[in-house]
Amino acid sequence: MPDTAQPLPRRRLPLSRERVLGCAVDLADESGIAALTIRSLAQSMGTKPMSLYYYVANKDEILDGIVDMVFSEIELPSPAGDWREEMYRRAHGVRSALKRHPWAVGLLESRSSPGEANLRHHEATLGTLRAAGFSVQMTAHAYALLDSYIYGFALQEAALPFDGRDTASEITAPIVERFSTGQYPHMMEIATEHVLKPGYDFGDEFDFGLNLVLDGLSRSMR
Amino acid sequence: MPDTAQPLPRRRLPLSRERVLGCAVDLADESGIAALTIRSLAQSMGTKPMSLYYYVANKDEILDGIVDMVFSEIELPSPAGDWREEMYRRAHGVRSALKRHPWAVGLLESRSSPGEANLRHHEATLGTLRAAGFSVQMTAHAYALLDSYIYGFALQEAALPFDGRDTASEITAPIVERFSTGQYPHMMEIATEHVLKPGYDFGDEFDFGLNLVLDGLSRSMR
DNA sequence: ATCGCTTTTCGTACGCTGTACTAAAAGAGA
DNA sequence: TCTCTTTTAGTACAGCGTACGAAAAGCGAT
Repeated sequence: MPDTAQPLPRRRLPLSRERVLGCAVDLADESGIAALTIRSLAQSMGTKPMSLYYYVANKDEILDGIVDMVFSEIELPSPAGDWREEMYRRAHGVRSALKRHPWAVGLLESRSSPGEANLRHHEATLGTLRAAGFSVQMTAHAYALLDSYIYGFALQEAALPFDGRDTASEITAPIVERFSTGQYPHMMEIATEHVLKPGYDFGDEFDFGLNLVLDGLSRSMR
Repeated sequence: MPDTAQPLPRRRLPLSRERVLGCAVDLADESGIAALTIRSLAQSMGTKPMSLYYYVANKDEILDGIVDMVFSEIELPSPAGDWREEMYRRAHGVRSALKRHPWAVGLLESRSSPGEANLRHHEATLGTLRAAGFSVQMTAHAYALLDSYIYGFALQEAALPFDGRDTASEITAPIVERFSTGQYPHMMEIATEHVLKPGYDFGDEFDFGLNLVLDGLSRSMR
């Protein structure tokens, strides 16, 4: 063993702001946002901590940057298409992006200044609503409503102890046991008669609310 | 000046888990969640850092604890009342609690195991919906929808750079200037024709979405 | 090649964090 | 006053973000 093993990188690509942010996203995905430290990020890129500071001013800029990278993954809605369909697709786009990167939801609260991709996303969404004939005020209402629902759903999804598709029952069983005192009969009921049924996926709840919201919006336009 | 000034406490009340969590909430409210450190918390209570560990196992337990304290401030809905009114009041109760303690929203994503107050709140809400005649499945739908909307709204509210009532224009003016390139015409439109109008308060948007959601739910019950 | 200048990388060090371990102090009952 | 339990602290350590300055690498002109 003549050499200590290089951490990951094949041949040490040249650094760049984009590569730093990209690796930061990967690291956060793999190990959680808490494990994303300047030191761990540098190591995953085969560099030293202080080298990163040539491309980013500080860690906050990294956090702002990776949130914006998540937004950049989302396909923009088109003002040319049917607004309802576009809003449906956008909602699913945002949700799936936030599901791929669950740490992003928690970051939204603390990051105040939006990045370019975020702004583009906002702009395209507002444009689609306005093009559909919503008034300025109604567009503001609709936008606040849709984003609240999407972000809130993603927030709940991120807080779930289990990971969607694979057995909710395995994880929730011990939690449910905590309810067996009878203190929480309705939670028990929901758990046993709904959540613990085979094939249950919390993500499936998304469409119910989304359609209800879109129905309401189309009604309030007419 | 014979004595160094005691930080805050009038006469150093006896410590207790409740007092630790209460002071933690106060400190987070005043200085932000980032400023809530074991050391700063101990100092604000007139104690030394390690003394706190007699009442809490670690900092995570403090974070879990203060989230649950926020829930404990929220009045529970009653299964005896009109479900729509109860859900309306609950929604506003949750939102105002999360507005008083904006840091709580960001914490929700990372804390997985809910506390007692949280569970009681869930239970009462589910009970109210079931009592109103919603099926088990419909109750799950309604609950996911309502909570998503409420949490998402609170999340957006917490991320706002300005603080509700007082002038949105002062803060947003420089941001709007960033749009004056014409890249974001619809955001400009919303800003100038809606957000920057005197008396605008993002919080007022809450009722629009909430009523739309409640309308949709009552429709889907019938 | 060699110089000089810009761009990029990194070593060291500082103050902050959570907390493990241990000891001291305070309180309570005999 | 002695003893035992409960409560409070001191010290120390590893890990964090990052300020500062030096080293290295790249590169056009001589």
